Amino acid sequence: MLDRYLPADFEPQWRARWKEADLFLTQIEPGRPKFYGLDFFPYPSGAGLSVGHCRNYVPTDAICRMKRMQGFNVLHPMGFDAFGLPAENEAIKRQRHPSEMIEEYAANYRSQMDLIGISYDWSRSFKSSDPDYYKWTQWIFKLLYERGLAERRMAAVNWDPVDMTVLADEEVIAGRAERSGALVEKKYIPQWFFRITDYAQRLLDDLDDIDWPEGIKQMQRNWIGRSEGVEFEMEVVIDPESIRPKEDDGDLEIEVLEKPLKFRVFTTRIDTIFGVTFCVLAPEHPVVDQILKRVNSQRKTEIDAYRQAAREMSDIDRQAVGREKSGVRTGALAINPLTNEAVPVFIADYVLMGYGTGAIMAVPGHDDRDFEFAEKYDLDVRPVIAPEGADELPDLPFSLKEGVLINSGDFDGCSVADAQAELGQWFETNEIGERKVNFKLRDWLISRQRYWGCPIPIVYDKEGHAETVPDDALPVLLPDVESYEPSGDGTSPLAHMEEFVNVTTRDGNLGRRETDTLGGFACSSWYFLRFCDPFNEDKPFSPESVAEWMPVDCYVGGAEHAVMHLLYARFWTKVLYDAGLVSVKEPFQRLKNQGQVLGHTPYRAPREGEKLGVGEEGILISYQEAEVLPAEDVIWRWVRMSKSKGNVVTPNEAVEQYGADALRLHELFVAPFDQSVNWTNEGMNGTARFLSRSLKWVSDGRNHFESEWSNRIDSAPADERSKRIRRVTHQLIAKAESDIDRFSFNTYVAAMMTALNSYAELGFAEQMSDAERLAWSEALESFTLVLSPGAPHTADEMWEGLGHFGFTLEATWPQSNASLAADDQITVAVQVNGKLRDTIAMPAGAPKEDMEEAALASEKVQSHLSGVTIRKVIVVPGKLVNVVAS
RNA sequence: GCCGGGGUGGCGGAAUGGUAGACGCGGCGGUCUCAAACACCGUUGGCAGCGAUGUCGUGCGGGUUCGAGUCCCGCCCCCGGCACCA
Repeated sequence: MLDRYLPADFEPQWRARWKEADLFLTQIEPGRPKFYGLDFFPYPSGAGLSVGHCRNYVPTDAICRMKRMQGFNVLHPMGFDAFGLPAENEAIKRQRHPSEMIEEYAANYRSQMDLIGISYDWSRSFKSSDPDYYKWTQWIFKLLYERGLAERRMAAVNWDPVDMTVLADEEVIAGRAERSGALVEKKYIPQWFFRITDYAQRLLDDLDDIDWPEGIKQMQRNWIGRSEGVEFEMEVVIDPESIRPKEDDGDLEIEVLEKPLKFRVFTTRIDTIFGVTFCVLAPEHPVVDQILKRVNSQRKTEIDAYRQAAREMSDIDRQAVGREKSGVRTGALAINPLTNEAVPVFIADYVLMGYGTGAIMAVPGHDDRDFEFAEKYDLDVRPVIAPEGADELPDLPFSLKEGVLINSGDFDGCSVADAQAELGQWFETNEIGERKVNFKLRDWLISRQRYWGCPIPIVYDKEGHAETVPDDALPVLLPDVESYEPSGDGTSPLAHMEEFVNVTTRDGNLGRRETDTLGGFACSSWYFLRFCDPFNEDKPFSPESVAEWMPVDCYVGGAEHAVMHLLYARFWTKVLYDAGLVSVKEPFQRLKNQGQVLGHTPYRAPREGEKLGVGEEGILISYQEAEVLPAEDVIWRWVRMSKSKGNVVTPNEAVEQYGADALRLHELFVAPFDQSVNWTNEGMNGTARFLSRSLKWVSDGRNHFESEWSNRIDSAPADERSKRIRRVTHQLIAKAESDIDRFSFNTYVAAMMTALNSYAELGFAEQMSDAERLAWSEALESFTLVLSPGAPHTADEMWEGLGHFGFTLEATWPQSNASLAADDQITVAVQVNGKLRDTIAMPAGAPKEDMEEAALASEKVQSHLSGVTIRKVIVVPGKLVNVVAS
């Protein structure tokens, strides 16, 4: 065996042998516990993997490898999220067909993953663009449709003018398309939606039962945005000053004018209803159309102008931070149902049509936005809540969730909580309104006007009625065409392909296919289920296979999918659960987000005439340029690795220069798993050195190795050295096991380094007792096995060096024994008044009295006790003695 | 503004309320070498001291405790997310 870490000399051979042996095939043995370890479904980009991507693949691999050695049935699959915009855009850019391009990129990803020894079962792999897979995506679409959860309807949707398709709300960040960065436009076109809002409450509640990072859960809670309140009706009258003169009535029918006008408002603060001094409608609110008919021409002109301006404004302008409030008086008055007070009704764009009822009761005394508006239009501000027991009110506006009501008639002195309960009841009793829960979550817009996606299995008859494609006609194949660029007219390129569009309906008449495709997030919402049963030709998956593997025990990926993929996948799982197809309510029991890997990236200050883009802090330059420029002109920053930034380190380079195991261990060791990393290649020196020392140690020790050690070790009389060796070994096993389980991979690697240092310090004795030889045998074998999840190539090299056949992955994880791991000597810290003054070695388990006696006997302690009186002595068994004196 | 996560040596970081800085990188000194690289050995928080040792030290200010990086209160700063959601 090698006695130095020369990766090129042995790592490729081990990878070949693993492949030869089909080592990573999923094995199911009855009676064993299962472990499903999964990485996020990657889109295989043409740039290939960077060492940044390896930062989730390596830890997942390590934990899966350990679980397999511990006797679990392990499912550790990988596939590719091939459908969707990124793939299609890249294909257009390179003037290629997405299908063959993706094939090539996926193969490259796979070769890179293999290069660093990730133990994926590739036999189960698929791409979301494989007809065998998307057949079942369509099948699940139909299931949603049949359950009333997929529907096509007219809506104001987000149109991305660059990618020429609509986008889901989740894909729009602050008015811009998340991917293209374009300002989204509003379009009123019919689109397919999944009714995820039907599941809002369950998606919220079940977050409590899963082990996810608190931040991600919180983001989902915010996105779902539940709020409790009261929705009630307000009647509208027209202010006499603004009323439309009788003589103008002309063609208007009397009944129309006599029909009572009203609108509904939603509030979470019904307790502040006595503080309502005006109401605000969203400009798009339908009741405004009715008001328009009844007000005079001056009002009408103002309202029309404001509505027009609001319609033309983009979302990003309308929602710009710090924008001044604006609105116009409608001339209508709304009647406060509790006080019968008439307050003016405005339209203003700070009220959104899409949330609640699109109308609010404004309480400027206790709401910042309403206050700002009231200031501008000189409206009354009325405090109705006071802090309990305070003499003076804080400056208005203030928002208090605790306090008592004032200026509120019969409710004066009532607490906020009581008032909310009583008023909610009052509205319900009087049938003016009811308590209601509102969600910010909107339905999931899933149709896309693009070619490279899963076709929607729907056909329209000549009246335009939708029907699903029969199961035996699935999949609806995506036609293979030369030209697939987006049309840009709001239809998919498929709409222009007659042979695709023209079909017959179920009753044999002429029909028309749906030509939009499903957004990529639909395809990735169930792939983890297909991995359980990837070869099934009759079903998306069998209930038994899903019951065997689900839920995913450990799901690893970046935090950027916090509310998209992770919310959609939870939704689909719940629908499939309701349909009785899946045994779990939540797909991902434990979620972990890896930290980002940042590359050292050179920038320079902009020169005269150069402008920085939004959010840019300098002009990106190449490494070559950075070397030429004077050092003071170059600004180095740590920036997420990406091809466009030119700061990528590939695993291929790292393996070439340092070795696959050195890379793997460095990925684990460099920082806590969830923290971002400033990447430097030099860091791999440390892990490569450690691997060299490990190989050297095993190579030296194998002469003493006795393969039958485990049969004899407990009967051989232990001596001092054998006990010390075994203590190191058993402490290592326990530490490694718990560290890997709790995703503390950096301390797992550190523990192996510490153990190796201890072994090296002990050294192999020239004259070795039987007990020592057996202890070393245990140490050599256990160390090798513990190393295996992190550095499998090296571990297998050592394993063979020790005379074993086969692979460490197939060996049994060593069992740690707590009594062998326990120290027999302890170091007692001795403090005087909390300050460390001495340390004393004592036998483990020494009684408190002995510890106190030894502590007080210490010269160093005595020197700090002269002239003072001992007040108290605190003894922590096995740890410390603190002498309190004054 | 709101929500979440963080601030520990030159750097990455470790530490169930109990010896702060494990482990590694880098630095320094040495061995090997004609020399260098590699490797190996030693050393490495600041200040004072030849030294034993003393003293300061986990973002800042308070508090609880025999004892606080860790718990509580009030701030400051950094990162991520949301942002007129009534």
